[in-house]
Amino acid sequence: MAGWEAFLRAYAVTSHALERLAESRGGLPLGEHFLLVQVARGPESGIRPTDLAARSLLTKSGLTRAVDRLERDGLVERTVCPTDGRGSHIVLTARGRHLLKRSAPGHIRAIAEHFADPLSPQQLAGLTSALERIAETAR
Amino acid sequence: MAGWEAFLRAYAVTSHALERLAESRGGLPLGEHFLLVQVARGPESGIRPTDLAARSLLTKSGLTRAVDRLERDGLVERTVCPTDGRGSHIVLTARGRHLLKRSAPGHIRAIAEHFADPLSPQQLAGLTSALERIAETAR
DNA sequence: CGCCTTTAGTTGATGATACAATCAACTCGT
DNA sequence: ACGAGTTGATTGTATCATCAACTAAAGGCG
Repeated sequence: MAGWEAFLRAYAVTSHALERLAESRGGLPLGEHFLLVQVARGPESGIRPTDLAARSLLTKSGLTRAVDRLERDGLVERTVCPTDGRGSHIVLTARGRHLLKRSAPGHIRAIAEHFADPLSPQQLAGLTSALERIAETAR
Repeated sequence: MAGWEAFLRAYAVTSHALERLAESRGGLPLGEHFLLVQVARGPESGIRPTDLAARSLLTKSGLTRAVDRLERDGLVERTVCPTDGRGSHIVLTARGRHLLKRSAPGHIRAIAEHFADPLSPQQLAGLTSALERIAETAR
């Protein structure tokens, strides 16, 4: 139980801190950054919304709105999928790619500061494998 | 970075799973349960909203609405604080205490299943201390 | 005492997310 | 090649969280 509470607390505290930090440094909000990273990692031709939803821990509906916002802000574009008329491909725009590049260093630094640095390398490795195991099991 | 992603993933997956589990077992939703636990832990005379907000990782405003809902559902009551005319004390009602007792075992079991059981006791201890350290640092 | 500052809590507006229902396009068996 | 059933994505609606502005009570100090 202590572990679980620490988990909740750590999540709340770090995500809040990172959000504030990103904002103060003019970077993208956490969620947007994460989404763009997933898109950037995907194939050149673009990623399918369902895939992106799975990777980004959002529901399909949640993803639709999120992509709506990103598209409104000109960070991504939707293109019709040539092989499936229902589907679409989501690709980064030049602006999206630019902002992601500009935002990334701050995020990495913030994550290091608030998540990795407080731990010894051993602790961090142990933490990571434990978390991976938990994520794996629950799914 | 891998650690951070595992962290996000583990949080999303477990909190979602626990929510579903709680619902299917007729227990209280995660957030409500957590709040009631904090109230129950507090002094007999009731807990101050500001204290509760700090413990529950909500803003004061968020807490006001949360308590509104709990009060609407008859799980807690607000009473005026005798020593401070601005403040209030939040106390469990009989119904609140009852539902909390009924809901607790399921929660504990669910947390064990999805959070603690996948890990060795050693891993769990290491995870807990690492998370506590992270939470401590970021604050 | 009377004024100014701080603190406790609530409220209005806004934004993000989920669930359920929906629409359109694909697949497959006959 | 047609209709049943499935799948990709979006939309309507409700819930919940936040920030900023506000009200009212305390506290401090001349």
